[in-house]
Amino acid sequence: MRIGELAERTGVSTRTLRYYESRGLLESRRAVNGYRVYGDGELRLVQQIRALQDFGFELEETRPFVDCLRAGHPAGDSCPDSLDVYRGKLAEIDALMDRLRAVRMRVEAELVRAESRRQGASVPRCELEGRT
Amino acid sequence: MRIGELAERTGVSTRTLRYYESRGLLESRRAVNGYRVYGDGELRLVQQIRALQDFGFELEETRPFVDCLRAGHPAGDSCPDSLDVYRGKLAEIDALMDRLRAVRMRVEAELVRAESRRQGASVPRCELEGRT
DNA sequence: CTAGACCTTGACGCCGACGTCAAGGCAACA
DNA sequence: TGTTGCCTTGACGTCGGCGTCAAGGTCTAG
Repeated sequence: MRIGELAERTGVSTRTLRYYESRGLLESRRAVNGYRVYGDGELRLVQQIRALQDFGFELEETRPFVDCLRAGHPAGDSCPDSLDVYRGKLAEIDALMDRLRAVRMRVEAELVRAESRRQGASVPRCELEGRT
Repeated sequence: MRIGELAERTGVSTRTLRYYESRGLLESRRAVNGYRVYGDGELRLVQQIRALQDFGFELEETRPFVDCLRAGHPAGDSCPDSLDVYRGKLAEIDALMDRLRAVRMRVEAELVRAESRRQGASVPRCELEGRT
């Protein structure tokens, strides 16, 4: 199939596919006229990339999965490097959620404080130091 | 005080202060030689901006707080517009955390699945469809 | 008088993941 | 044969929040 069909079947733009190729994530054979030609392997490869991107993975983080698939493994996460990326992402998510929880608490405390100042008379003297 | 002192006292670069000014967040009087001159009002203003940025607010989101302070209110969050930004940020954080939780679960499920495939023999037939 | 520290504006660079446009080649159909 | 639709490469634009450099003006201490 050519680039237009691959784009349509994967839901990405042709520009995106060329971009993946420029990053070394996607390879293409060429027809005699210079057109890119793809097979089903590339289709699955792009689907793998998109699935990970939907999870918030950066393109570079999908590379081990891509390499794994291209090495002939049945799934992109059949290789140790891919699993390391999974683990790193879990740690990253945990750190981000911790930070978000902390920020959320402080913002909410500020909101409550400011609201009470507008309605009620004086600011309550108690400290709003909640712990998760 | 001049820009270098304000930068040092707020912990930001002079470039950053000039950038704030270009965005209309910061104003400056000028000395006869053209140098920017700031007072304590601007100091508090920059501190307000940085405090919000540390919470992950974009510069544009700090504008209501800045306007509020410049209007003479005692705090940046003494005005309704600022409280709206607080509320919007809380909603944004909640949505992001919901999304992160979902992604986290799916990534962890993939990890467990892939790990068990590598160690144990066959993939368990059960579906890992956890609900929050 | 000069070195050095401070200040000015202007402009380009960076990151990530592409969007969009330009200028042209190739293929198929009326 | 001409039009339409696909394809090619190349290059600039986008967004946010600045970093960094260039080329110059200003002020102060020695």
